[in-house]
Amino acid sequence: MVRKEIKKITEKAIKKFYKEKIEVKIERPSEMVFGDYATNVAMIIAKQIKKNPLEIAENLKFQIQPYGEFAQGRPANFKSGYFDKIEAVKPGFINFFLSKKYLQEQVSEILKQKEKFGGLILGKNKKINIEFISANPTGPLTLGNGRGGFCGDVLANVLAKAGYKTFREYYINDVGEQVKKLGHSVIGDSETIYKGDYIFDLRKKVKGDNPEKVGEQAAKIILEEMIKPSTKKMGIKFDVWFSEKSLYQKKEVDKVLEQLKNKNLCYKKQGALWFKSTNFGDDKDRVLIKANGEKTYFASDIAYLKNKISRGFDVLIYFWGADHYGYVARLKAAAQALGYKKEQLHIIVSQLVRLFADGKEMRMSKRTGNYTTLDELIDEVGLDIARFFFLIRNNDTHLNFDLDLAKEQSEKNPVFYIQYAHARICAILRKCGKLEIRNPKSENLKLLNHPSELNLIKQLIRFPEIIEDIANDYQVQRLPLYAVDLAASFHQFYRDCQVLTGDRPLLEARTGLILATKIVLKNTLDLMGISVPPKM
RNA sequence: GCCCCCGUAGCUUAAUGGAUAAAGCAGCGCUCUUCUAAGGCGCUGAUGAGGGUUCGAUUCCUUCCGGGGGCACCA
Repeated sequence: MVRKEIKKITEKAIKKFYKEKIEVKIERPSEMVFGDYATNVAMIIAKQIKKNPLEIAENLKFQIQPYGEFAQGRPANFKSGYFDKIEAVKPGFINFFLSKKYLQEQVSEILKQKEKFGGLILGKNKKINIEFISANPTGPLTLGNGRGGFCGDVLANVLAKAGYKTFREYYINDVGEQVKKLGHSVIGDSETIYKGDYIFDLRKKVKGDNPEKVGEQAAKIILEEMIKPSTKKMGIKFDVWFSEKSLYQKKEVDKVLEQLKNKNLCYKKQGALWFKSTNFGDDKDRVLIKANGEKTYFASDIAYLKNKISRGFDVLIYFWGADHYGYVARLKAAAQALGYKKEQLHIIVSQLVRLFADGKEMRMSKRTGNYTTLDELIDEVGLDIARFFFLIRNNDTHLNFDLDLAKEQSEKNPVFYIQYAHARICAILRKCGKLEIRNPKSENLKLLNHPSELNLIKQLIRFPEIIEDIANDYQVQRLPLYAVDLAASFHQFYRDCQVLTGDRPLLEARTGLILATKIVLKNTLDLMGISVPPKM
């Protein structure tokens, strides 16, 4: 990855010349005139070493320059000429311009790596547990579940691509208060809470008058007949369906409470057992065992946390909805109390999803039975579009899903735009199928000189960078945004450069380029779980 | 009252503290004797308000104004 190389050689130059250790950040400039990569590091160290930033940039440029194609005495470990030009400009940026030679070589590199292109060894096979959805088995999945569901699934894909061992896990709250309330609802007594149509169906299947038993049976049916099929429909395959009840059966809850007591982190107050979560930054202490003897969900959540770590996971990722925000501090507190490191626990809280239809917001609530389920949405707009719309929004922002727009736009929306690029490539390949070009000669790749060709290659080599960035900050929406950029670069290339020409070497080179583009488009869409049709 | 998220073009949103704030949709034009016009090109149009930090702020701090969520021996 050339970005990594630039970072490395710049850091080396700074260390050697200025004796400063600093992490250099390499960015892609907004304007083409500023090159393909740039760094502001000269301006940053200017303060520390009290020198003119532009002067520093000039100096660093001089240090880095031997890596350019034009250089004479190349260092021994030097692979190939990365740059045509490196420049230092006011107020102190260093801009890097990739060489054509380097770009052209990348095409054969991608063709060689195929679906492995973009794969990294960043994760070093560390085990990551990603828990998402984990909706209570008290009703069908909602749109909010879709957000965490798709993002969690795709993050798992990306982390796997980055070299982690990822496990998708669904935590089933199959015991406790919610299940009892479900039981009451199915029985239809005065404590009824859930009111959807599915409750009436359950009433036919589950008989009895003990709310707990009825609830447990109903929960089992909901899990098997509603939730599991929904996740299948979403294109998600969980590695583990983890039962909360099993934690009680194996006494893991009791054991972890003992552990906390032994650490002197619990106390009794008004008949309840409290955990001193304020010792670890929470704003109030939390109850583990209620005065009536029942254990809270928090208690089993701590046991579950410990269970995950004991299964050898280095990192735990949770996807929660904004309505669970209040829970973050206490779970982090529990993790610290058990002696785990802060970096091991990542809780991603996504803001709520709101659905608009006919210009009006549709309120979703399991309790009133008035909501659109995720299944309905997927039936309505299709899985590809549903996934894309949920993935493209940053988790921090509220997601407004306009049903009419998603349907109306189904002819003109970004998903089709991306898939269309792939379909166009396939169409060309069908026409030149007989030519059997799979590995163009590097001699011929040198013919890729058109700005649209070079620009397309520059997009292609962003792919591993996107994987690296997401693996570091979990911002999944980078992937769909990238897919749009990549498709746009292809469509521009398509306008400017005819692939099927009488010029055989050029034909070979351009076929290589579109084959590489096809690979990267497919890799990107595969990671998002969006289909890649060869024809549209 | 306290805590968190969000206020960017008519709408939905981009932009690891960087260079002329980027797209899509909607609107107005142009573009198929050429590999799929579900494409391409152009025009119109925006950082809620005020302070501060600095070479430089959509981004960080602060006050205010909007919108959403959370503050239980509920999940």
